[in-house]
This record gives sequence, C-alpha cells and structure tokens, in this order.
Amino acid sequence: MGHDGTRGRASGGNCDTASLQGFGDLPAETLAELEAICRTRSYAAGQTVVEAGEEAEFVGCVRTGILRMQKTLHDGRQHIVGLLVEADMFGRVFDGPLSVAIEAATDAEICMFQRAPFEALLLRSPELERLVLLSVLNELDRARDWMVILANPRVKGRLAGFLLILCTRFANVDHVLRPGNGRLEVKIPITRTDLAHLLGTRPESISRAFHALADDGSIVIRAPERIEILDVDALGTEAGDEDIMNFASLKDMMQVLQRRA
Amino acid sequence: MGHDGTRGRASGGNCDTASLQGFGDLPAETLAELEAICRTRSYAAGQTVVEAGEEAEFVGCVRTGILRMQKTLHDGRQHIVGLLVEADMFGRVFDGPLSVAIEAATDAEICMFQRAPFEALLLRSPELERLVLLSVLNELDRARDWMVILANPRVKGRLAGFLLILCTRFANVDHVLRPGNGRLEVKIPITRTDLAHLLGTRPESISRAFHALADDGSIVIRAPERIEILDVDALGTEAGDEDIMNFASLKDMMQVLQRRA
DNA sequence: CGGTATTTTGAGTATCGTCAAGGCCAGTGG
DNA sequence: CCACTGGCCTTGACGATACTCAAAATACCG
Repeated sequence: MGHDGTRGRASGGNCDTASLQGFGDLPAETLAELEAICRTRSYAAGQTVVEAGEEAEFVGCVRTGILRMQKTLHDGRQHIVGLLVEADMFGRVFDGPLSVAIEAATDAEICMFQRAPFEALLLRSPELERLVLLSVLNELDRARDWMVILANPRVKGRLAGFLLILCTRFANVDHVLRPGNGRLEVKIPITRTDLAHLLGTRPESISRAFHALADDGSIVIRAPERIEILDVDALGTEAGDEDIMNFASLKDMMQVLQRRA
Repeated sequence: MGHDGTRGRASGGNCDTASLQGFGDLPAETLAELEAICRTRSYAAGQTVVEAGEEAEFVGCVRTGILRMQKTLHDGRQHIVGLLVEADMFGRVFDGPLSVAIEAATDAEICMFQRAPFEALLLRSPELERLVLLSVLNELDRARDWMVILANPRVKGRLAGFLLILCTRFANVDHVLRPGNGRLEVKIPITRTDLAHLLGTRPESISRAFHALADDGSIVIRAPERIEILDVDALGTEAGDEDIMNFASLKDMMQVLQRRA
C-alpha cells in the first residue's frame, strides 16, 4: 500500500514563517511570535503525520508536497476525504480531537506550531485568526467541490471532475501542472488506489475510466501519472459542469498554449 | 419541484440572540450588540434564502427548520451539498461571494445579521470569533461525513449512511427524530428527488434502496417520509461503519426504547 | 372531483464491482 | 548483467447493481 505507518521526525530548525503563503501580511510582531513556536518537519511519502482521534498537539501548515486526509473504516479500509497542498492548514484549533488521519501522499515539508501557544496567539491577533478562518472556509469550499464530484453517478464523470479540480484549484502547486511545449499536462499526485478511495470506486474502474476518456479524445495518457488534457469542454460536460466560472481561466490557458504551439 | 424561487421577506422583529445555541455563553455586551444588528426572517419551504454568487449581505443562523445548500449546474440541475439545521450558521465572513445557494427545505426561521457590522463585531469579540470558527469547523466535519457516505459504492449503503447521520447529527432537531411509543422513527426532511441529488443517484434508485433496506428488516417504511429504524447495526454495516463511536449513543437510545416497549 | 407533483414499479441496457491473470517498473541479490 | 521480487497499473470475463425510459400508483391541493 505504500503506507508504512511510520512517523516523521523533526528535522530541526524553525521555518521562515513569513514565506508561508498568506502569512506575509501578518504584523511583524505576530510573525516573530509564530517563529518562536514553530518547527519544520519532513515526511516521506506514506508516513503518518497525525493519527485520527489524536488530540492534535500541533497545528500545521503545508510548505511543500501533498498530504491526504483519510477516515479509517472499522473494517480497515480507508476513505480519502481531501488533499492538503502548499499553504493549507490543518489541525483543529480550539476543538477536540482530529476526525481524520493525515498522511504524506508525497514527500512533504510541514510547518508545525505548538497548539497551546498558537491558540493563545490566536486570541491576541485578529489578523491571524482571520487567516485561520479563511483557511477553514476555503477548505469547506473544497470539501463541497469534492461532494459535487462524488455525487456524479458515473466514474468517468467523477474522474473528469477530479482532473478539472486538479487543473484549477491545484494549478500553482508543486509540479501538478506543467504547461510545457504547447500542451497542458497534469501530474496525478496520488496512486490509483488512493484515487479510487477518493472517488468512491475501485482501481480497476479508475483505469477503465482513464482509458474511456482517452478514447473520447478528451485526454492522452502519456504515463499512468502524466495526463495530457486535450478537451476541457468535454471534461466539463462529462463532469456535469458544476461551475462554468472555474473553467474560464483554464480555457484561457488552453488557448494561449495552442497559440504558442 | 417545489422550488418556487421566491424570496422570503423580513417578518420584522429582532431575534432573541441569547436563545441561539452557543450564543448563550457570549458576554452580555456582545449579545447586546448582536441584538442591535439582527432581524428574524421567516421562509416557507422552497423559498430562496441566498442566491449562489451573491455578495452575501447577511450572515445567518438557523433558528428553526431546515435549509439546503446546493450548487447549480450549468444545465440547471442542482446538487445538494449539505443541510443546515438549528444553530447552524451560514454566509461567508470576511470572504467573497457565497459558493452555494441556500433554500428553505422546510418552513424555517432564520436570524440574520448585517454583514458589515457583524464582521466589525467579530474583530472586537474573540468569543464570537471563536464561536464562528467552531461553527465552520463543525460544518467541515459534516461535509467530510457526507463525503464518506457518498464514496460508498452502493446506493443502499449511501442511504443507510444518510439515515444514520439523520439519527445522530440531526437528532435533537425540529421533528426529525420521534422516539415515540417504543419505536425510533425518522422524518426525511427532503424530497426523494433532493435526496437523490444529495446521494448522487436517481429517485428511482432511492426508492428501490429504501425497499431493499425494508426487505432486509433494517427499517420499516411507514410513509414515504416516515421511516422507522429497526436495526442500527445492520445500517452501520451497510454504510461501512465509518465511525463506530457515533452509533454508541444511538444504540443506547434504541435499547431504552425497547426496554420501554 | 380533477389536476399536478411525487413516489413507486417494471423492463432493458449500460455501468460497475469482483475475481483472476498478465504487464510494467524499480529495487534487490545473485 | 541478469533473474527475481513486489508494488502498481492494466486487461479480461462475469455477475450484480444502477441508470434510463416509460408507465402506473399514490399523495397533495384546490
């Protein structure tokens, strides 16, 4: 499964909090206090960051890499309920234990803040509180996006929706999107098995759906994890076109690419 | 469809903010300020509360009834991404337009706060800010619960999960749960069509799934919208048992009911 | 009582889950 | 250098499930 269940360990050193997305606008004083209570940790793909039900000792912020949030079912199967990327925060503030487990989907670097001092700082810094609130609000939106995708009755449609989300929401993350040489190529950041868990199906169906989209001419499978997007509109139709707005920027990018080619 | 698209209108009068769940613990001073900027509105089932994309003028808190949040697809179909019940808050604070439309699923009373003053108050009152944060965090958890349910490959399993959520999370709400005369009866608060949208399937499949569960002896269909729960464990197994913890309280309730009968 | 919306049922087809086998790639050890 | 191993992805076949279309039954409302 690739999930070896080992825990990452602190690689020492504080993070440069000011370089975290969104944190730059915080007052220097707040940043200094954050700097004092944070630490960078590195995790290899498959390592566990937080167990479910754990009284999260830390509040974290992803610096590089991708984490997956998952719920463990009683029979041992695991359902992925979201991905965390650059600048995403996690860990319950003010509240009880975390309801999801968090594992590294790729090698990742995380900025960890000790929980108690972080909460104390939160009460004193409205700017930070606002940042956290926006972060959670953003995550809520993303969760709803997943819901719309999952509600699609056909696997092919769910996969199309997933690819579009990858192109829009995860666009400027890591190396997910590569608008190289006149083509739009996406790097699938998780395994087929994980993708199946995320989309509520089995790896076999994922594979078939990929090739069905390829047969339609919507995508080209250059490698299992490297997918070239050919027809955004077709994917949108397949996915149900949840939001036309979202694709506008993506379509623009496609046109620019085609003009360049 | 029952969605007549009409807007509710203010029925005048301020709400008794102190009686809102969670608000009771706020300082009297904060409560007084809230009182000054709020207003109660009543909506009939099917009326629109907020349009999607609207620069939400208000932040709201449900007092009675049930609202549904939905995303409108370009072809006009609508996907439900969640339900709002008593004490649930909605409307983006600090952020842009709402990404979902909100309609009354049943007759509902809502406490509306003007957005600008509410945000201002938020900055001054850490207690209120914390309340809002917890509210959003709670909603995020619920969204993830929906995701786990939606990821279930069989419709029967998704429906079982929905019923369990109805019994646990919506337990002490409106008239959803009626532990009358030794039986546990649930009132489905939305139509079959809406339920189909929520669970990512069609009304026909919903109907068949209900009767399949009835044939299994897990439930009894006393009326299309009145479902009697017989076997919580069977439903849990069918749903995938996402969290055994959640059912503990429900099982207790069942035992109490059976002892009483 | 008639009209409408909702729910249910039925039959046929497409899709998907399941089981089993094969292929591809990377790392390992001879 | 090559066989071997194990993980991941793919493919095939078959049965179960769910979607589609159509129509009937039921409930709701004036």
